[in-house]
Amino acid sequence: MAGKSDDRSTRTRPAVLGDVAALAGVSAMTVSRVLNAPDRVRAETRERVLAAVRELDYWPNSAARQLVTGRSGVLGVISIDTTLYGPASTLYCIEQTARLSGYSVSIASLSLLSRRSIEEAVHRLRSQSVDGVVILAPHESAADGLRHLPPDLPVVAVDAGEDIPVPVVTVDQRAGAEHATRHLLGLGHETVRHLGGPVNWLDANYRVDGWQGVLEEHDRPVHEPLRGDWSPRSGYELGRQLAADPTVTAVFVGNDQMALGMLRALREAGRRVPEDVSVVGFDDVPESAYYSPPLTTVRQDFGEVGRHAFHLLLDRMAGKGEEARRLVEPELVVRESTAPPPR
Amino acid sequence: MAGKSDDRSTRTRPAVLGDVAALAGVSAMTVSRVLNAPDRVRAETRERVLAAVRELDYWPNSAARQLVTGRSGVLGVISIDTTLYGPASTLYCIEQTARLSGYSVSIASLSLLSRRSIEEAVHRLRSQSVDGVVILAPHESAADGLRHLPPDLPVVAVDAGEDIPVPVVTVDQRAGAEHATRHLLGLGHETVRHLGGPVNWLDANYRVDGWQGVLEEHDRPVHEPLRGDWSPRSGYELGRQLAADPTVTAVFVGNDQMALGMLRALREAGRRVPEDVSVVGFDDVPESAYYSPPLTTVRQDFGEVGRHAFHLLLDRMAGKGEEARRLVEPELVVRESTAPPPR
DNA sequence: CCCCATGCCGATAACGCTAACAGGAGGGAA
DNA sequence: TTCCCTCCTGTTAGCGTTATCGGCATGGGG
Repeated sequence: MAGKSDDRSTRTRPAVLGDVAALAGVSAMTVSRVLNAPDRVRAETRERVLAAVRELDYWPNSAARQLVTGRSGVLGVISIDTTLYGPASTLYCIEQTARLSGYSVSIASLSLLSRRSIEEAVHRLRSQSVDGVVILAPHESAADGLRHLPPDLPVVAVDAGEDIPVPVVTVDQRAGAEHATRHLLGLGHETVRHLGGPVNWLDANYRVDGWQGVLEEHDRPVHEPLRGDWSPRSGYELGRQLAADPTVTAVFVGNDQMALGMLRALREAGRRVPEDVSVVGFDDVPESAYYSPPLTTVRQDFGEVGRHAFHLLLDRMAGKGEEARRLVEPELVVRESTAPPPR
Repeated sequence: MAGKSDDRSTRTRPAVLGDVAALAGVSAMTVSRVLNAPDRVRAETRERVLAAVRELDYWPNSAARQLVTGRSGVLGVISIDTTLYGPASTLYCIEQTARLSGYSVSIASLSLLSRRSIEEAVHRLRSQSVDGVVILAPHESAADGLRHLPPDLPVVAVDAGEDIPVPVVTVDQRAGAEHATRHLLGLGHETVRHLGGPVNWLDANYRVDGWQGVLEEHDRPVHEPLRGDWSPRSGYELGRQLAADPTVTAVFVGNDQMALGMLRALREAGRRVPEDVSVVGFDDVPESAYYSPPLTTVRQDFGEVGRHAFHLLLDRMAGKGEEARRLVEPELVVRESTAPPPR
């Protein structure tokens, strides 16, 4: 165990706390303090320890630390399909924010959100001793799972419904739909059609509510909304139905991808956008500014959602979180796919 | 510590191995064996233990297990910007595949790939005792980091360059570019222009090579490729340059998003696609079939890449991996954005 | 009858770290 | 001087699990 002959070039086993202590000529406890509460150690000693840490390329073993502290510094994120733009962006932001606060994140992607699948994912993460979990739960079907979580696990939900016993952060979908619908009515359209997302998605339903509410408030006819599956394909197929109806002059589409399909259906039917039909999307994906024409849409700030979720979780882990519902305001981005109706 | 009065409804502290042992009337070691090597325990005893496990809702503490075994059942994935379609899809597939084999995955998203940032991420993951790491390393600048990894950590790289001391799995970018270019030449175009990705992206450079190779092979003029940043915006801006040049009849674009911007630039310049100019993209994002017109593009099977990466890593962790370079074949998807040149 | 192999299980000692307390040195107030 | 308080560091005892070894049956062959 003597100094130079024992450094990282000759030793195969990674250095442990004791090695650092020996090299620095202090006790293990002092090394631990240097790492966890530096001010409680005299500056001179601290420097010596840090030098030894560098010399040996020492990295603390988190399993050991976790075993004794009960904390792991790992957060779990449960989500469906992180291939979609929204969840992917939220996840990305949670990870970035968490890292700045010293947390890592472990993911569990599900193919469906049911009580069973959520419980299973929670157990998987929990057996890794995560300190807390964010659940991206945009489906109706997640509610049941969210109501039966282990009571001692800090959890925050994103895009979940109401009457959930955990804090929720979500974009105000209803307000977004209202902005879109008001914008179209404000341009002079008699009424607005809606091509919504799947019925089991909460976001989709809130958007339907917002849209319908504005129409009723203005005494405009409310046509049964069409329901797609978020894919451009469904936007195209359902778009063909709307395109064939000459009374349609304005459509509010549940997301940008379906709006893309819709634009194509309208073009194929010989209806110009925005001269004949106005289209508004939702999300503001990076591509939407380059659709033909550039899409008027409702921007969701997923980054903000991720940051809020993380901070709520932090509060929750500190025990001081209330079961708030935090709404992030969406913003209407007006581009070239909307105009007054043809006369 | 007496049976029924100590079950999960009255106890707050989660059950540990010892609780299960006490309830089942066996030693801790026997419980451990039931969990890790069931055949080494008599069936009758095993059943009694399992009943106790269920009764107490016992979940093993992974930190303790990990501390003694040195294995964690967690894999790390290092990546830049998991918001992009490619990395997001690959990550998703790795996670799905890993889960089926009992592994969890922990992520580390970087904002740039440098030797320093990679080392830092590796250490972060490693201090969580991950059993292995997949690095999504599509940048030139990652090579330096990949050459200086800790020798005892199993690593597999995705989309990395050559001369890397770890196994690499990647789509054959060069072949993809060749398919695209040959397709355009085959339609009768005199030559093909290229709008590529950023110069520090390996994929982008391999695509340039493939494109250039085919042109040279056919003795066609090779114009200096333009370089965008993958965004629709850059596709649009550089597209305007190409659109203004009447000699341009065919363009191979480095990804679908830039191709989208390009399509818009061409439309604005009054050049029809595919009658006046043919465009081929790369990636086959779900939207590309609904662009105007639907985009001919090169499909990359990210799922396949993810699965291969995981299995190579598994081999690597078992110590039997060679430093292979595994190529996944891309596929040309012909849609409506390509046609013979105008006469 | 003994001997050894085999199957099953338990006792003990780690793994690497930190919580909790203990103790010595130094300084200021009584 | 004495006492106490503060600042710094060390000692001890775990955290919950598994590796390792050893022991007690049982059984079959010599």
